This record gives sequence, structure tokens and C-alpha cells, in this order.
Amino acid sequence: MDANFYEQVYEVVRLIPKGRVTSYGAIAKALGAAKSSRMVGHAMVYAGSATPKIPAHRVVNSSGLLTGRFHFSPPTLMQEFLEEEGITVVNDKIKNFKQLFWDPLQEL
DNA sequence: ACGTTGACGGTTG
DNA sequence: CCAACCGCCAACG
Repeated sequence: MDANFYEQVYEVVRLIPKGRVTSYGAIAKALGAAKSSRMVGHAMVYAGSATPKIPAHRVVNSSGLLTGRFHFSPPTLMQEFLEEEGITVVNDKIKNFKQLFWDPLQEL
């Protein structure tokens, strides 16, 4: 597989530390495609089929909202994983998102 | 080949 | 704070 945009997305997502989260836009921007944040989301769809497994539950939108929870089985699994890592989720939204936010641009 | 959809983000009202 | 709109571009039917 070529060094595709998706591969880079997966690479960054795997680098997300446990108990931390990031946003699609941040990843897109880190890959130099800030305007193609949607592509990051599409890459996450592939994440379910990709190997090794991608911790997609650590990726949320810019508001810290679990917009893609319905892609999990069951849809509540995403929140379950986050809370299991010590992240508090209220109303499908990450609490203290600003503090838990992991910026790939700052780390890479 | 074409139109629609969408795990987004930012701006405007 | 909430709703509507736009841009951006790959994937799907």
C-alpha cells in the first residue's frame, strides 16, 4: 500500500496517547489537507476494516462531540472505550475536551 | 459518467 | 447557544 493519505491518518490515530483525543480537522491539518477534513472521517470508516485496528474512538469532531458513534457496534461502544480510558463523556460529548485534546501538529 | 451523501470545519445570522 | 450555509473531495449507487 502506498503512503496514501489514509495510511498517514491511521498512523497519526495510532499515535494518540491513551486517555487523550484529537479532532479530524487537526489530523487533516497535520497531513497538510486542512480543507479535506472529511477525508479523515472517510478514512475512519476504513479503519474498521484496516489492520491493525485503529483507535477511532479517540477521534472526535472539533467540538469534542462523538459524531461517528453510530459507526460502532453498538453505537455506545465508542463512549464506553473513552470512559474506560478515563475520559468523561456527557451527552455524546467529551468533558474537558480542551484539556484532553492531543494536537498532532504539536507532537509531530 | 453523474448526482448524492457524508466519522468535518468555519462563518454568518 | 442554535440553525443554516458553504467549501472540500472521496466513496457509493
